[in-house]
Amino acid sequence: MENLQLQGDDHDDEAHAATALPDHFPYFAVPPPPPLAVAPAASATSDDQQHVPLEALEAPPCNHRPGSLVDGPQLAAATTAVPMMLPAMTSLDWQSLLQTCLQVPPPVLEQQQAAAAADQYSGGNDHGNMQVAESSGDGAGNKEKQVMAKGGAGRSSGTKKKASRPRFAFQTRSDNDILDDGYRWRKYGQKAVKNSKHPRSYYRCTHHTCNVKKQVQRLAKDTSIVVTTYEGVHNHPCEKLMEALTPILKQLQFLSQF
DNA sequence: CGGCTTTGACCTGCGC
DNA sequence: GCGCAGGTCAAAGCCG
Repeated sequence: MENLQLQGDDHDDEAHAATALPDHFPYFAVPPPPPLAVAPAASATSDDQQHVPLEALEAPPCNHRPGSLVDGPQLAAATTAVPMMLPAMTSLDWQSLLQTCLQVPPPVLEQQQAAAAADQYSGGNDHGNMQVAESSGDGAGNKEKQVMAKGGAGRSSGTKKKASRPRFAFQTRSDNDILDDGYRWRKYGQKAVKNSKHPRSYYRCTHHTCNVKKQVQRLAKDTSIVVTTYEGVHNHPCEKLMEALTPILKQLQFLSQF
């Protein structure tokens, strides 16, 4: 995986926050304040996820120390998409990582956390090879629909607007459409996108209590770039990461006895 | 057989 | 009101 980015926009479809991240995942670096490298969404159409100019993708890697972890609101956001790459780290880093992985944010706090994250880090920078931003809409074409319980008619036909949820978009330069973020996803739809040869795929987290969704689409302008948009926050730990951490956790527990 | 993908149909919101 | 585009559903099929 290379040139990974996170992006998004806020309720007004305005580029709101961008956070450069280091090469090392799952580290989420606290960004310096340089200007946001997210393009205005004025031209948002069906291709509504192309908010980040391609120049940003070519930006040099950020030079933050890998240990500077995001905490608080961004931590919850970060847990929605942590690729399974475990760099070498100190014991202090382990504590932070465990905190990140084990955190299960209360659903009622999701929006506040995301909003706080967007506020705190609005501005972002273009020095990283990855960007992050919070979003609750994906442009003019976005409709936040409430998923209604199916009645006798069978098909959902809710008319209320679904409560907006935090959205985070990754841009990944990769041949592979699906980036392994450690969670299990079930595809539930695919749509052809206007002005794009590549369809948009819709996925839901397979965890029974989790309502997180993600969309995967290739950029029309640069088909080597995959845009993955996450909607919502996982309410369960990352399975793969927990799997990898379990033996280490046991070891830490054992050592802590002394 | 269970879980997942595919795919056409359906529904909603928005712009004209 | 109509057409378009995006998002979701659910039946059918595939696969391990």
